[in-house]
Amino acid sequence: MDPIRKLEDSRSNGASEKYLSPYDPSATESRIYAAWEKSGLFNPDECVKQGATKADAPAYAVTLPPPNVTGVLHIGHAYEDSLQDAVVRYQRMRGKRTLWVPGTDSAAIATQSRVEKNIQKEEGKSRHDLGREEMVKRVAAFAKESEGTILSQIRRMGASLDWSRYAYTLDDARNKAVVAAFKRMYDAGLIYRGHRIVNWDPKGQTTISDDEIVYKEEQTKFYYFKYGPFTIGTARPETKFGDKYVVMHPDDPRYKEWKHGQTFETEWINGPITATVIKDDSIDREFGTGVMTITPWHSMVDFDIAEHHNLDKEQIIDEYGKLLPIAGEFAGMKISDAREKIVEKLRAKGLLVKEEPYVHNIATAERTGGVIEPQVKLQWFVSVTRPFVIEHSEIPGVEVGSSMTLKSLMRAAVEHGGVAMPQEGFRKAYFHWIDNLRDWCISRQIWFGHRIPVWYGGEQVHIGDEAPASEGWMQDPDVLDTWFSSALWTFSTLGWPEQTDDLRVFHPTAFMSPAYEILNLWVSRMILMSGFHIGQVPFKTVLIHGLVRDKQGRKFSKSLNNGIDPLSIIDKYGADALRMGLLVGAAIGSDISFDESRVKGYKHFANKLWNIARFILENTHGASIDAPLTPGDAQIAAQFDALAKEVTDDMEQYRVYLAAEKIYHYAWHELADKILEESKPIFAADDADARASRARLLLTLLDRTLRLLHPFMPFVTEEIWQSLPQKDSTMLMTAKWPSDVR
RNA sequence: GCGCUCUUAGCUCAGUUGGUUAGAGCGUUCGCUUCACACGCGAAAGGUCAUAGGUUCGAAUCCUAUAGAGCGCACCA
Repeated sequence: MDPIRKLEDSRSNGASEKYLSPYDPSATESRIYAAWEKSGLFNPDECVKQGATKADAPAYAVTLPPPNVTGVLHIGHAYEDSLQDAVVRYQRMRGKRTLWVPGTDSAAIATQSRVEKNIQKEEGKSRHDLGREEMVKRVAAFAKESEGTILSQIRRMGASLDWSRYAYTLDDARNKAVVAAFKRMYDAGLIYRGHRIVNWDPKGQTTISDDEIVYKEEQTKFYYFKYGPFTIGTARPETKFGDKYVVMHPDDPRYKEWKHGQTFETEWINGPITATVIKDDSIDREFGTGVMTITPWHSMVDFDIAEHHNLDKEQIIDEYGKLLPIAGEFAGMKISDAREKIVEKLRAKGLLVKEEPYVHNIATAERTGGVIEPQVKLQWFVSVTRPFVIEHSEIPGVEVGSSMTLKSLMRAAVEHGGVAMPQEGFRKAYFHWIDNLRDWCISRQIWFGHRIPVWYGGEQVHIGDEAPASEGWMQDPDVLDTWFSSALWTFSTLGWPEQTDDLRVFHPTAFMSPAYEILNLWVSRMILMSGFHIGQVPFKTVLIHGLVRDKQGRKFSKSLNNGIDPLSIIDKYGADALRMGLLVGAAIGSDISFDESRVKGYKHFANKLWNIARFILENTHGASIDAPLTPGDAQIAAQFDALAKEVTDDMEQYRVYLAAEKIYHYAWHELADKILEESKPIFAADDADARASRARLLLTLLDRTLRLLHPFMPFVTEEIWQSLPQKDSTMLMTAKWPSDVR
């Protein structure tokens, strides 16, 4: 049979009619996504049931880094979704039992403070006016609404997530996991309650962890005061009321006549005091005068010195940043107002030696912007240095029955390759962070989040989500740091603490690709929790990606008003184009500059593909896919196979950006520019064998190209796939990867 | 202060274990209503790969130094 029919013939064919107008993503994408979702094939169990995947195929799992329910999807999410979906779709086509778990994060402090702000603005009420129960209800309602928006946005990106396994960090199943994790760690002595110095945010009225701090440069003054026979330097005179210890380095020759523990009388801010000399080698002799007084209640460093020498600690500043009665006439003043007045008083007393301009960094709370005031507080902590015996381990370098600390566990998991971190720079940053790690303060004085599962009954303590049967038990009022539940994410989403099939099959997950901002905050804590609770790493490979920036290389931010809504880009160019624009040429780990003109280019590419399909379908109508290939055509087919192999290698190595670029380049500049062009004279000529061969070649190349391109541009490839005269899978999504076809 | 990363065409970036003449997209210029596609086709201009040394038969790639940019950690009273 002659494979070539005239255009008029194919126009009578319904399948070809749609190719007569340019590709229209907006008309296509929602329909295709609905068809995928309806097929159930995002769910690996369903893939097995429908015969698309073998029941004993290897598993491949990824968990979506859960977006916060505080707002809307931004371009950074769009990038993460594109990257993961490309990998997941590739693995699914390779025949793995592929699971991508969706979810969202309650983001406790961020969400609560946002709702608080709204309520304050609209109703003039504080959370205390509403009360705990009402406030939590309001925050949850906001979260619910926001969740709906975010989930529909993720769908529009084409993300092939198994929605039947959707999880929320604050749902009941995750709460069970949190309580179980807390109890296990408490029983192992790794969670404890104690008076410790913490980062107190007076604005947010809560503690925060070291990792939630942002340092900001501040211009201020550095003062030198006479303190008995010494001159001390300070940038914070307002904390100095209670200072009765003067500290210097034991080897400092300038002060060698003074002995540790020696006392002297001196005039100070509010009258005479008795001061004690302390020698401590944490003092930097070069800084200031090499002598300082300490305020253990309000400084991390001072607290450590005081603990070391067993010194008294006294609170000077309250939780709202106001001076306490110890400040005498200054009591009740805000520290910012009091500073100058205190200096004035010391100057009047002749104790001010000199002052000089000074630039230093002050700690502020990432979420609220409040200036951190260290305070000593009774809080819950995860100890990273207490030894425990690990009962179960599949992690290389971690022996069952050996004694470890959480620190050593986190280090070993990466050091011995349990978690591959191929980016050397990030690996170093990870180790550096671990080496400087302090105990993790996990209690937060807010209301939205997992409540600390601890009950107090007089002297007794009970751990659980419900009170014991007897009377008089009170639950701890605080909630857990949001990262506590996030850290369980890879296995809490799979049903832990139950020993589920999902947990057995899909954990450890295959890879995780977070932004480098949360390497410490999240990645390391997942390694901690997963290692301790189930003796596994949370993921085998972690690839840190960069930030998406604007064309000028700036971060997207509200103040610059340079934010880009992924949905408006999708409306304009289609999700396929956005995905390609984000993926191609964006080496994983470096920052990505977002350029709309590039996305536009890939919209054109989608249309190009559309026309490639049109040309091939029109010119090969009725062609036999068994026709023998001429030697020339066989060579072209072999070239494709070589490309497919390269792309496959790239995908195995997570070089998604290269894979996408190569197949793009092939489709446009080989298939369309060369192969299609040289086909025209062949189809016009008289040689029936050559025409048959060429028709078969083109059909095959179209088929294979669609497969190869599908992970990156799922919508347009699926839409064209549906027009193929012969196909071995109803959905391209579950068709075989080219290197696995025959 | 300690550490990490980057510097390639006008712009944004690729360039995998060192190996032909360093690539892409966008932009620019010129020419094309060629019946798959103007969301297109054909062509062109444009680079001492930050700088200076070194290793090597061979360096954008490895090493050292310098300059610039960005980031992380520690923050010191």
